[in-house]
This record gives sequence, structure tokens and C-alpha cells, in this order.
Amino acid sequence: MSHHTWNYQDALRRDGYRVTRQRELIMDVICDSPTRLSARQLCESVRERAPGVNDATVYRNLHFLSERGLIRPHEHDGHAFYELAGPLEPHHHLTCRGCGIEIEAPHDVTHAFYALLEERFGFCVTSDHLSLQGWCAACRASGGT
Amino acid sequence: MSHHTWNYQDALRRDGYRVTRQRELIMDVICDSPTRLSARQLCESVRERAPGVNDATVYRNLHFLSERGLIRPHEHDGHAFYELAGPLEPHHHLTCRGCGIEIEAPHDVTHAFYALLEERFGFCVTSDHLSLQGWCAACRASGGT
DNA sequence: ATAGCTGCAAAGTGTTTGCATTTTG
DNA sequence: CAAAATGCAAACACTTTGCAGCTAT
Repeated sequence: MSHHTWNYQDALRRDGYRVTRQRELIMDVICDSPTRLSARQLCESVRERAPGVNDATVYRNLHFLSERGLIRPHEHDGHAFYELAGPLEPHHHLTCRGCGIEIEAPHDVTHAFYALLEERFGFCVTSDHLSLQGWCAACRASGGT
Repeated sequence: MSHHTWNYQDALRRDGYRVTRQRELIMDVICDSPTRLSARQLCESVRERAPGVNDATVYRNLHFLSERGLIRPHEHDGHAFYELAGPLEPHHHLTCRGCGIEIEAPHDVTHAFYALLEERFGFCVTSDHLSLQGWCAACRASGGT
């Protein structure tokens, strides 16, 4: 899924918001990155492409775009990391400690687990995102620690 | 489990570290709290009991005590929250959005879930702590949203 | 006596806010 | 043209650091 095949611009304009160079840059950077990026990293990446852009603008737009549902923040390591929301299914992230790859697991992998928590603790989970650390198959095969 | 039944003091002295009033205060506050506390909250609670204690000292000791394995930090909401480590089993936290209660789920509740992730994605989870939001049985019974 | 620890003040991050100016629709 | 968004600088909250003096052992 790319934001190029997704007309988020008109969606914004329709609601009276504006499509600025800065907003497009942020969407571009998020879309081009293979992994989720923190606000800080986004400030940097955006500035690489367009030196004039201010951090405050990036922060403001990350909130704005999240509120509008165009991107999605995930808490991790004490920071918010952003990814395109678009028509993507909600999902979980499995991050490899070896190579850093991020595997996306569909939301339904947690069904049985959440059912168990409900059964054993009467607790009904509402968290819609999990971020787990571990080792991917490739790293384990190649003798990762 | 209480730190009063646990002689962490001698463990420290044995290794050449000192048992100070500040360190004991921090351990007391952590132990007395029904929920995990953030560094910030700990600074405040400690200061309530002993007005002179400096934030820097609290921060330094939270790192120190974590390194020594006396307390355990858990990331949550962009901050570290601390709880007694001691001889406790590793476990997961289920936090109720309604009443804020924290249910501790033993580590083994994730066995089947982690096995599924390994089977489907070849991914071997190493994260040893999960923090999930949701609704507890009591809140759901009393018509929590 | 002497590491080890504390308090203080200053600096460092990462993020937010107010306001004058610019830009988009 | 008017509303919306930006840049800038200052404020913010939280955390870390250097150093002189204090204190547990």
C-alpha cells in the first residue's frame, strides 16, 4: 500500500484542511520508510529532503495526521512511532533484535490469547496493537545469539 | 511479597554499596504502592515522606536499583514505571481503563500465544513483559462503557 | 579514613505553545 | 481574501551530569 495510490489529499481538502508541501513531505517519508519512524527521526528525514522545515511543524502535523486517521502512532521504547494508516488492517509488530526487520502480524493472531485472558481473569483486552521483540527465522537460522 | 521480609540491605552492603535513607525511602514507596509508579511520581511520593530528597538522587537510584535487580522498570505510555523485583516471578500486567486496577498475569499465559507466533512467522519472542489495556470483570459488570 | 552517595545547579532531550507572517483554496 | 498553516523563539516537562561536600561502613 502506497500513499501514491491513495488520494488522502482530496480527503483533507474536502474537510477544509490544506495540503501543504510539509504535509506531503511527512507522508512521503513515512511511506518510503521500511520501518516505523519516531517523531524525532521524522524531523530529521523531512529536513534532509527540505532543509527549511521546522520541527514544530512536523510535531504539529504528526498530531494532525494522527487525529485525521491518515497515520497511526505506536508507542515503543518510550516514544511514538508512526506508520501509514490508510486502508491498512490493524496489526501487530514483531521486531527482530538481530536484523531489525519488522514483521506485521494480522490482528487475529491474538484472538485465542485474548480469549484466554478473558476466561482466566475476566479481563477484556482493548489494546489494538502489540509490539514484541524477538528473533526472526533468518537470524535464528544464521546462528543469532 | 514485601521488602520488609526481604533483606535487600545486606545484599547491597555485601557488594560494597551503601544503604542510605534515600534508597530505603524509594524501596518503601515502591513497595507500599498498589500500582507501579513512574520516576516522576516516585520523586513526588518520596518528597512527601522526606521533603529534602532531590530528584537527581531518585533518578540515580532508580537506575542503580534496577541494575542491581532490586526493582524492575516497565515501559508504558512513554515512561518507565517501577515495581519491586525481588523474588517475584516475571509476569504481565492487565490494566483496567475503568478503575485502574492492575491485574498480574503469570508469565505462562503467553505460552500458547508465543507458540503460535513461532509456528506462523518463525518468530521467537523474547519480550518478557506485556502491558495490556482493557476492562476488568467488575467494571464490565457495573456497566463500564 | 575513604569510597560511595547526596544536593545543587546547570545542561540536555524531546515536545509544545504564542504570535507574527506566509500560503492555500 | 480569509482561514489555515508555517517559522521562530521561548517555554515546557522530564532526565542527566559535574562537582563540592557529606556519610555509611
